[in-house]
Amino acid sequence: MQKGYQTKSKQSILNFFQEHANQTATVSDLCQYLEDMNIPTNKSTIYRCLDRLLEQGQITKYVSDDGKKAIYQYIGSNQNCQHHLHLKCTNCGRIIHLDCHFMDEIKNHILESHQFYLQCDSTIIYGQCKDCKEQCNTDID
Amino acid sequence: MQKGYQTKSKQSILNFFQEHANQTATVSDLCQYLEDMNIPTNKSTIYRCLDRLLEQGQITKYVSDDGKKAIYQYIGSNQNCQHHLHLKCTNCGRIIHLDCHFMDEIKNHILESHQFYLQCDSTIIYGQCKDCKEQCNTDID
DNA sequence: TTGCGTGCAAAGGTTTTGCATGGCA
DNA sequence: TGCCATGCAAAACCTTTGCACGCAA
Repeated sequence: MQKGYQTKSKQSILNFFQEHANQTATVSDLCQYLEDMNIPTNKSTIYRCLDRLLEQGQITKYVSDDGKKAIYQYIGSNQNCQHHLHLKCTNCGRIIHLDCHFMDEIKNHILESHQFYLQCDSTIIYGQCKDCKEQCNTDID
Repeated sequence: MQKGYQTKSKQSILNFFQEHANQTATVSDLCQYLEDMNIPTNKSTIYRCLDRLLEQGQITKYVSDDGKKAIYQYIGSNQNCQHHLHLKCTNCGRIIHLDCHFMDEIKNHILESHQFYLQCDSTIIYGQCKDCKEQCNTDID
């Protein structure tokens, strides 16, 4: 059911996402990557490719920490991504899937105690992963 | 320890935030408000005022749902805001403070099961409040 | 051949910056 | 008076759009 044509840009962008499945990428990141791969690609094209991948549900779109850029993440076959939250390390950019029993508790608590329906896609939780936190601490020492 | 001078714009912006303590505002919202109050103010000025209030910790800055604008919310005396998460209704814009015992459970679970340090400021959780959800459902009927 | 994908340039929107002027303390 | 705050215009930045051309199927 792959819609549309198979093109170099699209394929390369998908490659990038699969190679960096637990990270997010900005349009600039992709632009750089494609250049490095000797497939220089116009930014408009990248935006349009991403829009298509987004429609097909192969990637998700968030907003960067500082709110200035869009950031994209691979979903691929992990269809459950719409049902759990994602943690993003503000230092290394790694994405951690909160794909565990605790999600139900969160949803229930928020619904029952705060009368609020959680919307997992479009929400991203920021913080620091253990590695970065420790590294950060040793930096200070 | 109020730094800087007391000016009309700054005072009016603070007024706005205090009157709308449970909502977020964009720069355009504030621009409109100031105009309505007969204190027409340049957007640059509003941006700079907000930066100052941000530094002083009187407001928080998030990013709108679509990632295109910055949204600001009053903190004021509620110093606890850095220690709990905030739910924002994507329909009415209302902010709900997740200021309850459950926050500890969330933090602990995320830390112990996912090795991740939650960072409450800079995170905003999207969804719909009960009122909007119900209204939305009756709209469909 | 058909029509989707691409590159280029221009436009749209928000936010930032430089500089001269205005106003608080 | 000394400095911070403001207004204005211009610039920076990300993103979108229009149009002609290229290319997959």
